[in-house]
Amino acid sequence: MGTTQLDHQPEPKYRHLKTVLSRALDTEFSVGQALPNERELAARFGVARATLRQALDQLELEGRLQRRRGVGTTVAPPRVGVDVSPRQHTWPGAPGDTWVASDAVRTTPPPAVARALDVPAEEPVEVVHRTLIAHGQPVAAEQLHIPVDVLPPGDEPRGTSGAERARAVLARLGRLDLGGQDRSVELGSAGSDDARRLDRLPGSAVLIVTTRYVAGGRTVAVAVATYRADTCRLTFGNQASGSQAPLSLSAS
Amino acid sequence: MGTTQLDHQPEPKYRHLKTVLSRALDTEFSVGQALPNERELAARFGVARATLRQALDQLELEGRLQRRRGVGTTVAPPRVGVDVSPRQHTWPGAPGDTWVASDAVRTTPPPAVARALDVPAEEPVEVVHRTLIAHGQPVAAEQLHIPVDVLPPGDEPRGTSGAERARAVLARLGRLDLGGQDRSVELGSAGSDDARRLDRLPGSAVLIVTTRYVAGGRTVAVAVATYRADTCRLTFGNQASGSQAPLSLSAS
DNA sequence: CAGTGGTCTAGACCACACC
DNA sequence: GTGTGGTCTAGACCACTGA
Repeated sequence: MGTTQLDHQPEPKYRHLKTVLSRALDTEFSVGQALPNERELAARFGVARATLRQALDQLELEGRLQRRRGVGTTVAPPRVGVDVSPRQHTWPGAPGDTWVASDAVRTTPPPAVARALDVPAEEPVEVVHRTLIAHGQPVAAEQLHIPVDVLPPGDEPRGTSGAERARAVLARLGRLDLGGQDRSVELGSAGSDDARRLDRLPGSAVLIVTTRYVAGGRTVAVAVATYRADTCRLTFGNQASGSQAPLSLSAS
Repeated sequence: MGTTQLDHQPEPKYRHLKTVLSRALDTEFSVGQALPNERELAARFGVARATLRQALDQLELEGRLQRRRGVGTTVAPPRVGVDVSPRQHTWPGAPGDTWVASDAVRTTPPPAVARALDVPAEEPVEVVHRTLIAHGQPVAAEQLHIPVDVLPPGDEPRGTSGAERARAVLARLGRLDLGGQDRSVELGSAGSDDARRLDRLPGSAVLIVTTRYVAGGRTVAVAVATYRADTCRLTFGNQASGSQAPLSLSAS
């Protein structure tokens, strides 16, 4: 029977639509190609636009489609692999780090971050904003929270914000002795801030990567990074013992 | 000014609704408590049910709500942290592994898996099905693909499928010398198979963890695991060099 | 059975990108 | 402007759960 279908439960229209569209994307479309508009597609399949959109929503969530208001729907390229492994455990901003720091401000952390840092909610922290660009597109936005009292002193630029100040804060953080770090990944939806930075609508799906940096037995920094779930695949580099290293930079 | 709102763009109703509901969940509801039904909520907020559902959809995606057809909507407990780190790099099925193997069948792999395994599409593979249970709920379903020609010989139970056979396949795999492994995480939506195993509707959001196992310089197995995105937080254990180990089992 | 969330319709208007 | 996707409505019926 091959792909048996003894589940005689009526499959919802949008699910069947999704299957049909998915197959069409594989066989009749190429990356970057535009689809007919939603009204046209809905008419062609004989469904209401809302039903068609339910199918498109899922295909977009799976990274198969890219929709832009005022423009149209196109076939999305394969997801970009983004390395998120704690390779040679370094601080953010260390050489080789491809994130771009854009700002640093002193403020009080959100409760969840204060809890992760194990500091009182009123304790001021430095928040460094960074962005990760891949293939010319922003793929992730990060806020790095550091309690002010753990930061070693260092050169302080004038002003209370700005990219220059952000780099100065990272430089000070880098003077600490990094003991370890751990990460977690979960699904979320972009807040309006992150949405703007990621060039997406608020509420779009993101992968939230929370990193805890430990030094001297204490959590000294917490990074909350939101990755575009539609365009990103998070990769965790080879934890191998004796396998070949695929990269050329190795002589540390 | 506090939380400044100089973006005088009209916020969509569903987004405002989401904010209001989110605050209500924090202050007026406790975990497990049931919300009023959707028609009631929509009426109370003076919106169409579809608009309310747009807000509920996002809250569910964020793991704040749990909806069950025929039952109702309840406040979800915090997400379960699930360890996904390659700690002491072991094979699946090794001691300490909490997955439950339910079946193993010999078949031809889907194209994407064949590519990852670097074998021809017709090459038969053993597919071991496993499930991960946490707090009494299934949180992940996995298919582990192993080309038949890399499997060392071993005791073969009668029959062509079943849990017993799955364990036998894992035992044979465990005889290989594990060289390394790498992982990637991306967002997907549950197919009907996974949906059934995870006790969710097809199309619900899942985190797809793909693990490549390497032995003798060759990819010998590929695991594709789908985790319930609503209930799970994937954690990657401490990659520290010299920090305290929080677990008691260490003498290998 | 009654009550819940899930699917679906046929419209309407809005915000945005591009010409 | 025109054309796109995004939001919204007020219904309807279906599938499922549990009493």
